This record gives sequence, C-alpha cells and structure tokens, in this order.
Amino acid sequence: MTKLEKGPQGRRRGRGARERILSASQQLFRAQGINRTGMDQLCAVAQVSKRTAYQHFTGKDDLVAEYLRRFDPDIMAGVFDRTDLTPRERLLAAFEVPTSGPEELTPLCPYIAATVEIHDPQHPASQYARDYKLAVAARLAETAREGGAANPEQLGEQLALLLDGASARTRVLNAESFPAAAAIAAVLIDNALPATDRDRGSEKGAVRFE
Amino acid sequence: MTKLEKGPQGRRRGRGARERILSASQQLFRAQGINRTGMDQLCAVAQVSKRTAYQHFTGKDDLVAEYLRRFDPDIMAGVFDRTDLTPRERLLAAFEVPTSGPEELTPLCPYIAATVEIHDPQHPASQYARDYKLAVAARLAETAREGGAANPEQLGEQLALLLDGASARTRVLNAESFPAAAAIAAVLIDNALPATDRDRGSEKGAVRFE
DNA sequence: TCCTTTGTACACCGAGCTGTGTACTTAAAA
DNA sequence: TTTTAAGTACACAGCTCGGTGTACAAAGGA
Repeated sequence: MTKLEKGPQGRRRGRGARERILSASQQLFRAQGINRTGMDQLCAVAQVSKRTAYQHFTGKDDLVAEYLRRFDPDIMAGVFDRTDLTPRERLLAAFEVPTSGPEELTPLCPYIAATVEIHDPQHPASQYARDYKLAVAARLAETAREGGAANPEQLGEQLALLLDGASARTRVLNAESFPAAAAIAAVLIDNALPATDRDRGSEKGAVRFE
Repeated sequence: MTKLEKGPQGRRRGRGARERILSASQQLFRAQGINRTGMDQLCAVAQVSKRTAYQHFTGKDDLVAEYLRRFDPDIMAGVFDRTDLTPRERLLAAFEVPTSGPEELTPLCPYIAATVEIHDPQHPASQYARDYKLAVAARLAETAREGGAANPEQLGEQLALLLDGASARTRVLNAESFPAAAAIAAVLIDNALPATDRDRGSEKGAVRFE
C-alpha cells in the first residue's frame, strides 16, 4: 500500500478500449466537430488512458479515418434493404428524417463535416467521404434502375444532391430541410419512373403495389 | 541611426490596413479554411502588423464576422439585377457556374464553410449565415413570384436547397455539381411557372428535362 | 509647423493541442 | 501458475495559437 492508492483507483475498464474510443469519437465529433475535440477530452469520455489511444491509432488523423470508415458498411441500410417497399417508396424513404427526437434536427452528414473541417482533399478522410457519396449515389441509381427509370444514374445523382443539400441546409438554417428535399425528390421520381410504377397516382393509375 | 536600422525597414504601407486585412481574410479563409488560418499568417499576407489587426478587430471572431458581412450587400447581384432576362432565365442563371477558370471548381459557399468550422450556432458568423441563406431564398422567391409561380416561397426554398446541395457536393466530390442542380431547377421551374412564361419550351412546353 | 491618428516591430504570455517516455498493473490465455 | 498482451497513471516535450504590452515612427490634416 505504498503508492498503490493511486494505481488502480480508476479501476480497469477491461479490453474494449478500441471500441470505446471509436464510440466516443462518434459522439464527440458529431456533437462538437473534429477540430474542437481534443484527444484529452476524447480519452476521458472513452474512459481510456491517452497511452492506450495512441497504441490503437497512430494519431488523430488515423482515428478520424477509422471513425468515418465505421459508417461505410451500413450505407443507408434500413432503407435499401426494405423489401416491403416498392423501388419508388424506397427512394423516398431515403429522405425520411431519422425520427430521432421530436424537435431534434438531423445532424450534418459526417462526411461533409469532415471534408470541410479537414480541408485537405488528400486526407484519407476526404477520400472516404468521396467514396461514400459515390456509393450512396450508386445505391440510389440501382434502386432507380430497379424501378425502371429512364436514366437511373442521373436520377441517383440528383437524389444524392438533394440529400446533401438538405443536410447542409438543415445545419445552416437550424431548421429541418429534409421534407422540402423529399418533395423535390417526389417530383423527380415521378418524372423519371414509368407511370406503371407510379402507384401513388391520385386516381388515374390506381394500381397500388402488386 | 542608432536603433533606426530596424525601425522603418519594412516601410509603411499606408492607411488601408483594414481593407488589406479583410482582403487577406477572404483569400486565406477560402483557400485554407478559417481554423487553419492563424492570425500571424493572416497579418503577414495582409502586410499588417499584428498589433494593427487587433486595433481594427477585437479578436479573430470579430474578423470572421466582418469577413462574412462583406458578402451581404451584393447578394447574388449580377444575377437578380439582369433585367434583360425573363424571371425564368434569372432563376436558372443562379446556377450558372461563376466561370472562374476552365477547370477550377466552384468554391464552397463561405457561409456553409463558416457554419461548419465555427460549429457554434450562437456565433455571429452562424447568424449571418442564416440571414444570408434566408435572403437568397427570399430573392429567389421574389423572382419566382414575378414569373407567376403558383407557390413562389416554396420554389424559392427549393432552389436555395439545390444551390446548397450543389455547393456542398462540389466540395466533397471534388467535381462540379452545379450543372446537375441546374437540371433539377429547370424541372421545378417548369412545373411551377405558368406555361405562358415557359418561353424556352422545346415544343408544347412539356415538363421534360434532359 | 504641430499634433493626432494610424501603423510598426517584437518580445512575450497563457492556454490548448498532439504526441511520447516511463514505470506500473491487471486480465486472460497457455 | 506462468506468461503475455492490454491497459493505466502521469508528467512532460514541443508546438501553435490567440492576444497583449511597450516604445516608437510615420502620414496627413490643422
């Protein structure tokens, strides 16, 4: 009991250090931004010693890159995987607010945020951001093709642009912009998809989903 | 000539210190971002002593706010002032790339950049950003009304969203997105404006795009 | 000419940042 | 039980940043 009093005082949190670090990153980078989140604070929230953090990641840049990579695997899963919806409905579902809270705003897309904060197009984070954006557009195009769109790539790119616009504008205006984007999306989709799929038609189509 | 050798060495640049500072801000904040531009570098570029800078602005925050205020007066002048164009053409002109260089990308809207970098919605810069965005939407709505749009406010907000989307996406993808946004805008405008104004229509004024 | 305003040179402070070195402890696999 | 991988506490180096204090110099109107 010599100098042991301070040794295991904040007792061991076990092995999941890396997970805790990444989870704290997600929380803090979103809430405060990347540049305004210091490694000290991050380690405190993750309940991890600074030394441990730098054993798992070569530096903050590395951590940021990993933080972004985390979003990749589930590119808008829960939207594109919903086989119960028609392609048209799936495309529109991408604009539905995550329904987090009643008055809570949709947070700015972390890839846009990272690109602006990092500011270096060569940084891995910026690379991931491009890859992700292209992947989303491709997913949308794929669904558009499934729905029989005349030019699925164009529709995918257009819808992706709407998503980014809604994301950025929600942040700047501090007011939800996704409903407005969804309205535009509906127009574009109805213009691009054949009428047979336009099941939502007021009265003339009226096929409903088969 | 005792200690005078260093006195007037970098000789006086005259009275326009404030202008030089703001002009250097514009250059550096756009090129490097706000957070990555230190006051030392800024003063060096402006050819102004640090002391002088802090006599004109109470702090960096103040400077950032003034930097953004500079854009206000001419809210997209040169677009809305073009009386030679029909309202429809003016709305579309807002999407024309500033034609800076042949291969140069449209820079990210400084208000979006500042909002993301500053991250504090209470910061004057964020306030200005909101004000500016609302002003642009209002201008667009005004022109839409002039063109006889059924719901000018809605069209203005929609076009503003497209502009923001193109701006953000151009930055993230590192590829020009304004033409794609312009294509969407054309659809929305043609849907909203009465056929009489749809002078550009290829034939019969269909709502086609492409 | 004088005098006020504006700008200058430069050292310096304190805070916060990323990242490291060292000596130690613990959990769990072997 | 022994060994090893993972985690810890903490001080500290080194840097950049925003911002200030001081003493001085020049421009320009009166």
